[in-house]
Amino acid sequence: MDVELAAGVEKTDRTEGARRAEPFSPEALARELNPAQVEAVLHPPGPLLVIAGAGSGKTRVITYRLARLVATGADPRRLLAVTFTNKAAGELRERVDQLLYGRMGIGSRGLWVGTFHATAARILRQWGTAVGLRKDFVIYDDDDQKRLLGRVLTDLKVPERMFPVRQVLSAIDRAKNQGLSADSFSSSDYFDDVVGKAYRLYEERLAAANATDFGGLLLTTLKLVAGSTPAALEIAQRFDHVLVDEFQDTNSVQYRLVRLLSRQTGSITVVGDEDQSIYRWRGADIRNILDFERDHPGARVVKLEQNYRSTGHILRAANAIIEKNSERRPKRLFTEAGDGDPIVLFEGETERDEAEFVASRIDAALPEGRAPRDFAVFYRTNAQSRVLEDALRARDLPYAVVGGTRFFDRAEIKNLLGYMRAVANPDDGLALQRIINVPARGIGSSTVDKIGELIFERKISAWQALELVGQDEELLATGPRKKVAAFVELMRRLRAEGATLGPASLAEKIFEESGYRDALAAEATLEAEGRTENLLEFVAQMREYEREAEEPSLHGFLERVALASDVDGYDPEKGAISLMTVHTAKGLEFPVVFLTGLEERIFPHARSVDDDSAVEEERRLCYVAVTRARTQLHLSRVRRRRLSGQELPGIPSRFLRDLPAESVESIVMARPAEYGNYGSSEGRGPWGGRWSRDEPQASRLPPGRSAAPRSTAAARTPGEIVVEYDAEETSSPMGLQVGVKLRHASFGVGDVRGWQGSGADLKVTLRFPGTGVKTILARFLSKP
DNA sequence: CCGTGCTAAGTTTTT
DNA sequence: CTTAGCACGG
Repeated sequence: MDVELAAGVEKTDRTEGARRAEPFSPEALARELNPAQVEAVLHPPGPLLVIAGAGSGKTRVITYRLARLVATGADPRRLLAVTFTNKAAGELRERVDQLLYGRMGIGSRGLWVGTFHATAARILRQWGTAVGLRKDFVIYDDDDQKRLLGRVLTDLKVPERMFPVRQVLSAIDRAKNQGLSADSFSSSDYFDDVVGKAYRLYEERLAAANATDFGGLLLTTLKLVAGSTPAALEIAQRFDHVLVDEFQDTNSVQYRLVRLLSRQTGSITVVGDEDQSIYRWRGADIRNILDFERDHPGARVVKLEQNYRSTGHILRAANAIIEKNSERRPKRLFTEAGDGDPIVLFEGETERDEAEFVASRIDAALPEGRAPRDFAVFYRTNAQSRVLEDALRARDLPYAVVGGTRFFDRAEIKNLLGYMRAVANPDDGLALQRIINVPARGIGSSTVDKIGELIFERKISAWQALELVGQDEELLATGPRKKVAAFVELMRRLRAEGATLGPASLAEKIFEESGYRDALAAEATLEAEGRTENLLEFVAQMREYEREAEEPSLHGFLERVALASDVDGYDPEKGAISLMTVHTAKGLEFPVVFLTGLEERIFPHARSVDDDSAVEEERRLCYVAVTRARTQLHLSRVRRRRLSGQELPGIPSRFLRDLPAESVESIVMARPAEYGNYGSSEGRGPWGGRWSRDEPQASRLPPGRSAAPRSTAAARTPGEIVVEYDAEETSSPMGLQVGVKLRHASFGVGDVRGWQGSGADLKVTLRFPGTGVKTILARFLSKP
């Protein structure tokens, strides 16, 4: 057997290679891996396709393969591994390191591990000048993209009605994912004609802003590597081995990129599972898997079909669901584990019941040795998380929503980031526009518009325009001109003083000198306090970054923020129940999983039900969700669901029909006897938990309060309380409807136990379900 | 120019 | 139901 030596021949001689590879010899590997896994690990450099079913030890194979390559002499700095998320990249790096240190006493320093986008960014920072990109370019996220394109469409005088930003942007993105640059974009109809024009101007503006977007990172890198510049040749020879995880979710540009990066040695390993392809809408192309075999004649294909994660019932359900797809090659996972617990299917009346079911189940399992981190609750769309949060919160169960509206998306964070971006890159027009009047400094929209026109007409950068306007007396009235000049001065000062500072210190300086801190302090509202807290938290994150990054820098931090994925925020150490969309759950596993909302038009989603191949993707999504569970899987559906205001009838999802009956145990909630009569209906559900529905009930006003018009302002900060008045009730001395809303929970009036104080501030005593009575400082957002 | 209040609009999944 | 965008009055 010479196979295990092959990887080492390049850098080491035979005996040296054999000695060092000892811990990774076929015999040693056979003790830890199954035969298919061993084959994948030992395959000599050269094209290798690993079809890895869910839970089949894929990560193990990748880790061992990388470690073994290094152990047999490969230079870790010449090894590239591409993962789907930053989190996966970090874990992979760590495991390879552990494996190597533990067995060989050597490390894997310099190993290139990252997402496609992070890898592309890294390549462009180093070699991007060859394609006209400056080293200090910034990355625009989708929000920036939208705003920039909106501006472009306005300048092109394109009617918004016929060409919504959203649609034009997705057309541009689609083109980019397929490798079409603005120049090569050809139009076949009127819509494409407009898209093409917009695309070109959009790219022009991006370049002027010294920025690129997600698709641009990949496309520009491809262009760079495919070229014949010295840089292109250098990069093409840069890596001896390339490995791609989640290959089924790569798009055309990504595939072409890895082909080019690996063409020198031909050592390319791709790992994927067509049944887990869930990003077709983002340009992913399952055909890449088929093309791989075509493009690499003689490629070895290894199938991993033994599942080590889930129990028999769960795996049978997963197989039953995925087998209905026609666009797939046959594959069947098996396990040697026992049947385990049957799958629990809950059928309830409303989404509240569903949430209550989830919460009560978890609550009941905790005393029996389960920790909160063992549980995950999945849903198809982010909007479904709210009720679930309410139910968990009501029971004081620790939970964390992974992804969704991100911390970085909050206005105050974006403002601070806007400053930092403008400091890092003076040409970032969007960033400048965002912060030019934050805090309010008297530069209104008309001034901003004038500057915008100037940029357009004279084809100058945003910063040049600002400088110009601040000096030239012709362009603006004295008042605004002085204000702009002061802003220009502020930015100059920040840039000069911030040049040597780390991100955290720079952020603090910005917070201070921009007047943002003072402005928030002056507001003196709970909301402003919350914003300040968020900003301080953000600065703390920067400090954390400075501690752990290899070479912390402002650009590095901004890049990390731009390329952060939703799941990167998942930290099992938090010890919380995890809530996330099914997409975010990909790649994770949990002992106990709840998959909610199994109704037609929810899962599968309404946007997919009319299209067979879209339904197949939903089915794969369902398969992904089900295969996340290790020992317990709960599925749930309800008979009516309120979604964005209106109530929809809940029809059982088609996926439920595919479940093997013998693996499922149903819990069906009886229809309440008094259908539609809420009020104080409270009782015991069939699963033993408490369930209740409370609609606001009539109650008396605190003494001394008079009637007021109805107000429904929403609370914006935790701890803030909104008290609602209902004008219709004012004539009745029996009282006003009073409901209390916290940020995440509503309280019926029955829960309001007392009041203290008068005026805008008062203390309200509330009964929290399950946790007793608490007194909270309340504030009327609208004046009584 | 700023803040408030209203209306209208949208609502899958995300690097 | 929520949010974003807009018109109006200060």
